[in-house]
Amino acid sequence: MPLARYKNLAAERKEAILRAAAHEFAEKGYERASLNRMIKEAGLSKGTFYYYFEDKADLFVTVLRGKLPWEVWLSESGLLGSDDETSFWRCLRALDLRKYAYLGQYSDIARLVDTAHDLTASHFDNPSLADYVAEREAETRRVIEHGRRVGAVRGDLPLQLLLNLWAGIARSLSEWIFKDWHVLSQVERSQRGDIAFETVQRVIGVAGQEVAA
Amino acid sequence: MPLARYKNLAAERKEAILRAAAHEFAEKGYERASLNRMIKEAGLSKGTFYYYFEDKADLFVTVLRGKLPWEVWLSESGLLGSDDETSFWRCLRALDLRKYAYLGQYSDIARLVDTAHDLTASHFDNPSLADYVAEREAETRRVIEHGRRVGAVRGDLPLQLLLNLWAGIARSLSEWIFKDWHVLSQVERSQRGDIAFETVQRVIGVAGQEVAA
DNA sequence: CTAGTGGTTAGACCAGTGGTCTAGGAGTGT
DNA sequence: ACACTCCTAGACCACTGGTCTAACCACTAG
Repeated sequence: MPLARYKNLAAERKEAILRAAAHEFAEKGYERASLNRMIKEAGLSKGTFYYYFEDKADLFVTVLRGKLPWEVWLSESGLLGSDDETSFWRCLRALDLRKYAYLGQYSDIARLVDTAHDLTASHFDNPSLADYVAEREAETRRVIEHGRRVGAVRGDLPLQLLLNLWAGIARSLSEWIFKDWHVLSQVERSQRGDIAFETVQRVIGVAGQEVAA
Repeated sequence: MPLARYKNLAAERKEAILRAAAHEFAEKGYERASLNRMIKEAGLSKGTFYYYFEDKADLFVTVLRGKLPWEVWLSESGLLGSDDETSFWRCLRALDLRKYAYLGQYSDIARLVDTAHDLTASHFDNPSLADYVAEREAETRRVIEHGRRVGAVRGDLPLQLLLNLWAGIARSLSEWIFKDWHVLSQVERSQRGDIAFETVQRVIGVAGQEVAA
């Protein structure tokens, strides 16, 4: 999180730096994004930037939290309140659809999702990044555990593996789905969404369990 | 590839730089690995390094090709010569086992696999990296196409998606498998291998196709 | 023996990186 | 007038990957 004073930063400057950062991070990925370019683009000086932000990573997660509000989407999907297999998958599907609708709307942000996914794998020591990754992982863990409780998610694989797998296929799927997204018809988009959802079900769901057994 | 003169570089210096690079890349990942540290560790000067290598990326792929000879493993597995579903999966399994045996032996290199996997996702403009990624992708594509020909790999999903998925789960699985690998018993290791293999089958194989339909 | 040649080496140097630090401006209270 | 706090700008730092030049070494030709 940014320093406490961040809330006092003039709204227009906030917007300027977040916009510049989102653009740069989406385009170049975390490592290759240049902080100097971002603050120059936003019209901030080094001193000003570091007066409000902890470091580059802090800016990054601030952008992610602002542009990709997973937590909100999850809680509003009702997924964790679902009480049987059918409603679990229905809520998960709704969550997916909302995500696609949002990212379709702000398609320049779609690449931010890939950039965010890259984090999981990297071996980072930065506290901001570590926190963010841990939060997302905890979120996914809650979903999986709930899915098991209602009998939707398979119980024969180690939790840690399911976590890795879900993260991995989510990443693969989002890379595939948003490829040339802006030139796709509405039908094509929803077809891709269907395929992605079925893939998740096949890997995570109890149906796969039965096949394997 | 390194410059042509690379073959003239004294064997001990070759070994020194490759060893240092493998270590650094495995530990820090591509971006955060320091070329300066590597050449210092290996006892080379800047000038000498750039006399033999194109750039940092060139060193990286040289290390990968040396330490992770996918191409050799693939060709020696007989996978592309298999002529029915059963033998396809048997060869693929053998390929997996060989990989685990190798990486179990040189466990310091196991993290190199993750580092290599990270490449696929990143948006790189470097020719060496682009070449390497393209080669690996072509390899996987050949495997998938052959798998379809012999009726092992599902035909209802776009090839590009299968490619992404395979890469994604391979990455997730290898992260999971090699976690604390060195303290695992032989039985645990082979159990993990079984699970990983079944997961690949479930996602890529025609069995999954039947379930989905 | 000298001069030149081509392969090789070391390291100064370059623009750029993320991050620190200090000097001072602007506003307010006393 | 002074001090105090909030804020800002940019010089500066150690480091990054990469370039370039001067010299060294073994060799051959004259």
